[in-house]
Amino acid sequence: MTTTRRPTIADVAHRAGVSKGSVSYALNGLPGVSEATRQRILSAAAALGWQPNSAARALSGTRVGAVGLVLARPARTLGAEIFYMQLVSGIELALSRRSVALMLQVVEGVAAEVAAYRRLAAQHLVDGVLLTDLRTDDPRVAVLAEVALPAVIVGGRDRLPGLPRVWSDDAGAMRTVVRYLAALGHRRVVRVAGRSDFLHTQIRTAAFHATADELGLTAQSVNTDFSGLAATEVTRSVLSERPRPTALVFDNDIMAVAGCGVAREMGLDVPADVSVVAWDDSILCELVHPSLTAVSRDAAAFGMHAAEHLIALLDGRHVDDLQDVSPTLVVRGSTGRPSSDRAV
Amino acid sequence: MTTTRRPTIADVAHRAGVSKGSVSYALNGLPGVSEATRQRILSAAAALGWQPNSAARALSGTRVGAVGLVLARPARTLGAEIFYMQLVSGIELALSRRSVALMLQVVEGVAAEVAAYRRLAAQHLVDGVLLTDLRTDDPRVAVLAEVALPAVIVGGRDRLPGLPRVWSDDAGAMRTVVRYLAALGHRRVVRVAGRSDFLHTQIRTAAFHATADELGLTAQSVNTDFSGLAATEVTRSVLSERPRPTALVFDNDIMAVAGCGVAREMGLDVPADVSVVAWDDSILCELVHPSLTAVSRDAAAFGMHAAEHLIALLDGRHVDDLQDVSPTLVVRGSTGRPSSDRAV
DNA sequence: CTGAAAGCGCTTACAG
DNA sequence: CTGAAAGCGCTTACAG
Repeated sequence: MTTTRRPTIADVAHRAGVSKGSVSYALNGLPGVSEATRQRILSAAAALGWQPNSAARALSGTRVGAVGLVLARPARTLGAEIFYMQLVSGIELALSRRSVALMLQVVEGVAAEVAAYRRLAAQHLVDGVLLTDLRTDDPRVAVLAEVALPAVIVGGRDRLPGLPRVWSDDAGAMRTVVRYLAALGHRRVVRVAGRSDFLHTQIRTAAFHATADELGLTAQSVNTDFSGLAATEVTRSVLSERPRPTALVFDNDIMAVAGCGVAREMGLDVPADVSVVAWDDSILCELVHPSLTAVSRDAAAFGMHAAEHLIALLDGRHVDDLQDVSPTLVVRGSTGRPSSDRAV
Repeated sequence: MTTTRRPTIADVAHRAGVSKGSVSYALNGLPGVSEATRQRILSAAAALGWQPNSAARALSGTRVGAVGLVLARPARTLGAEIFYMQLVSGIELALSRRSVALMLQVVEGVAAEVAAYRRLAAQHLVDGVLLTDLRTDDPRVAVLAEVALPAVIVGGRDRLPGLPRVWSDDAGAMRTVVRYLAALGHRRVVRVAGRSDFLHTQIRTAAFHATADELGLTAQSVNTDFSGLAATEVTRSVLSERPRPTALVFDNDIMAVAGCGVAREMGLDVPADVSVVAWDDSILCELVHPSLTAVSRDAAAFGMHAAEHLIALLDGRHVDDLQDVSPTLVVRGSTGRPSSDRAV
């Protein structure tokens, strides 16, 4: 265990025959040093294997070189876990290219979430943060403003002053889904939605009803906690109504699978008797029988873009809201013409 | 945006009427300050809302207050993503109780993985790290020793000097699985394993064959990349052999589901013609039809224990290898007596 | 274009 | 038990 002392800028300065100040300028690409000197310093740093000490940098008032992500503990729903993991993957990819580290915190409950952001700011652990799953009257927005922590919203709904966001067009995707179902001949559609306080739930629900109204469909939506259990209950109740809806749109993959199970239990065929659409495509949707028609988006790319946006913000560049690639509808085996329609 | 200056120990010292040094001693629970003074300092700190500046602490040579976790980018296998997310959840829970932050890096490829650990050490970004998915001749082990970064292994196989590990008894779980299948009357069993360079794959494969030999079963195992596609091919080939194996043990949930699909495709019933066992239980195993018999472990608890172990190590406490709660076999609908046996 | 110096907020021997 | 001071490795005005 040779604990060789890590080289500092003093070592680099000595080797290059300049002062510490010059080294700092050269290494940070700042003016104030001739090109020849810069090259000499750079090769000295490389030769010594110098790496910046992030603590020293942070203490000198500049960048910490890390950004934070606080996740509410995934509610054991398959979909959420996969989505988060891919989102984090994408975020990391973008950050590591810029040598920025990711400080991850997984917490339970809103209070812990707010406390986490406060701590990240108070201890100067990060330069900025990413915000996901925005809610109605989200307390985090005020806290971030209070502690002056730069942030980028992933998803969200509204244009917030000082809080740029990277979003994808959930409303448009929902319009596509409803139009697709209407084109197949469905007249009674139900949306099994997630938590009503999540803005993305609200966006989808609003688009669902607006499009259904526009097309003259009878639409209904029910909120759940995103769990398979809740979906089971809701589906059972909804499919017992008369006239029975012929298409169900679920807010995640696991609820869709649970819903299919209930339909089968009730002696209904998917898609002959009931069509099923899942939101957030995953391998699960491809694996089950019938495979599930789903709304698909690239979570990793979404995360990458959000991270790049945050870096731009931290660099002092002007950043505006950014619309990411829109989710697409992937048609598989769980949707088709309603049987009543066929009978005609 | 009131950017009030964050209180420092100088402010606390001033308010409590003592020197900065005393504040440091009091706040860190060190001797060298009377109990009365300590209390005065503590309440002054609380009144000012003081929080330690981690950069300053790190620069003074003590703890950074963060540990690192580098994950090889999950190979888009459902099981891995869920397992990692739950592992991270558990790690975080343990760390946050001790106000230690988690530095997460998601990388692709072995080279990037090694580079990530080097960087974490060189920039003094973390006090220690957690190591998962240990492989044969894992290059990370040497690197960690070289950069003198304290680490705890999650899983693993061997007792490594200076690298304590938290592990669960995969071999024992595999023995249980094989004995269970033998008790049902199976005589020809196949293991569809993951990557052969992963130690946990090797452990399970070894236990699989040892137990099968012991019980006089005919056993075979095939390595894959953990993907559903690979499982499809392997299962198709294996189920075409004569005599046909009557039980398959898959190394993750997604491969098990893919395998069931192949069996159905070939006109075989699960479990009447082929029994299927999955490793790493997940909601997926409960959702499919038939539901999957699976080996289940608490990834979150596993992560918690590993994090606690690392903290103990960093505290300078003596830590030994720790055996976590053993995985359990959850019997569901995908396993039963082989039909040939029934016919007897 | 370059050098010397102060300062970031803490910790830690070292004197009293 | 307490105080004054040096030092961690950087950045950044400030002089030359």
